[in-house]
Amino acid sequence: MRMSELSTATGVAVPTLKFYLREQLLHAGERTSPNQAQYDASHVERVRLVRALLEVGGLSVAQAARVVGALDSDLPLSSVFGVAQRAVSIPAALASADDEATDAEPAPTAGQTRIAALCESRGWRVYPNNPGLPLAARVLDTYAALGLGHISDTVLDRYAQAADLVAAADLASVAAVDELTEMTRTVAAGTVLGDTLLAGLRRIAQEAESFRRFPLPDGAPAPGTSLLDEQDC
Amino acid sequence: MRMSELSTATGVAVPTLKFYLREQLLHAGERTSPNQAQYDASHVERVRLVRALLEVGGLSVAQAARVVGALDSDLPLSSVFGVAQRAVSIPAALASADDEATDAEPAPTAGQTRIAALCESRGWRVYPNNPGLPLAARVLDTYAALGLGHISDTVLDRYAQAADLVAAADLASVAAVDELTEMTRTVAAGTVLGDTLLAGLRRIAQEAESFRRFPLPDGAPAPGTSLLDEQDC
DNA sequence: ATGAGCAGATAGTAGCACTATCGATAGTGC
DNA sequence: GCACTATCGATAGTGCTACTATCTGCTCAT
Repeated sequence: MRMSELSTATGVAVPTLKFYLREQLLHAGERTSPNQAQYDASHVERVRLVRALLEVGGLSVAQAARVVGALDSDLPLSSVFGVAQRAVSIPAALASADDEATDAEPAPTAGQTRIAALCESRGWRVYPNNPGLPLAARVLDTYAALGLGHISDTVLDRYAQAADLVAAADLASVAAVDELTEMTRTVAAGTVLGDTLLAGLRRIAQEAESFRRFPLPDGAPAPGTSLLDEQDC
Repeated sequence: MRMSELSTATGVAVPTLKFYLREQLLHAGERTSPNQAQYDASHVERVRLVRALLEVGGLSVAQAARVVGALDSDLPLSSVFGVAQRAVSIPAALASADDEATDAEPAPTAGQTRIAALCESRGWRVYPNNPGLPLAARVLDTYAALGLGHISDTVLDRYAQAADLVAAADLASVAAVDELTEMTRTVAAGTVLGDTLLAGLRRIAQEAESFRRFPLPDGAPAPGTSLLDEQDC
């Protein structure tokens, strides 16, 4: 398979594929001569994975490169999990925004303290460099700084319960895979795409719950039950 | 309060504040003369909200502008919810990537069908333009296209259960607010920041669950229970 | 042997989130 | 009154990211 065929097979333009090769998103093809190379099914599935990470997962090219790099070097599964997690960190700005004072360990913020307590109460044992820790703590601190009432313990615990639920499902679905290389791909894709799936479902559940709690005042347009039995008017 | 004071109060540079004024992220101050204006506490809290949306929520300036625009026009609460939801759509690329064939209604994808069935089984009634619908459907379709086994019904249902849990918590915490304008701000902040919080907690829960399922082979570095009783080495 | 295709390199583009500067004014300390 | 700083609005520039275009040798099928 040559590059133009790889391009038509994946729907990605040839210059973009070259760009991906340069950026280490795509492993090089097998050289047949100094300026010819052969690509195969592994390249097709890699390109598809990369597009999924970029488009659906919202990762930057650099983040995606770290994820696929973890797949190529055959790390233990738990490491792939860690790398995938660390590569994502939803808002890219946060990935590096929390380490400003590296020398003097500052006092923990209120959010950090609460998250630590939450881990304690839930029995969550994790490495201190887990990217979720600053992420969650930052949200709590930000919320408090906004001057609206802070996130209550009961709400936070609901979120934690929900996180436990999906994490158990995530791990169960990984454990169901039998082949190792497919397992790592599942971990990478699942970690990244799971965030998006959960966010999407949350939108739906929010709106549904909103209608249950605050019924529409009058005979306003009632929502349908699905997206299929509708046509846009 | 003048612009430079607003700047020091919020930690945002003056040129950036001007930029926010131009981009409708910040409402204009009260004019005292053709080239003087007074700012007040509402501007401080607005800037803080905007920074939270941009930095923690990961929104683009245009998305944040839509959210704060919804706050300014005093829409009913349910509309604020909708606008905040529609402004986010985690990966910005997806917000407009799903409408390519506007004239001919295409056959629904497998993912759309599954999400519709999920809404049915959960009793979720939502508008067909809920942004979560294409988001979730797209994830399912993408996952299937990757060639790994698709997301099982039990996993999907776990995610839906988790979504229900946090949505109920979200609505409950909104209902607990008494003042209306604060309520809308709570909705906006909660919708956007909730995604990030949930993603962070998911990372933590995943790692904790991973250690439960796949204990470390040997006397490898055992994870601590929190981020507080640790120092980086 | 010739024209299309390829690899690698360099350079260019579009969009985004600011950031810098300018000219004309307005308020502040002395 | 007068220097001096600050402000407004406008325009233009910067740095980064994700591509995209072009050019130069090559190589392979016809």
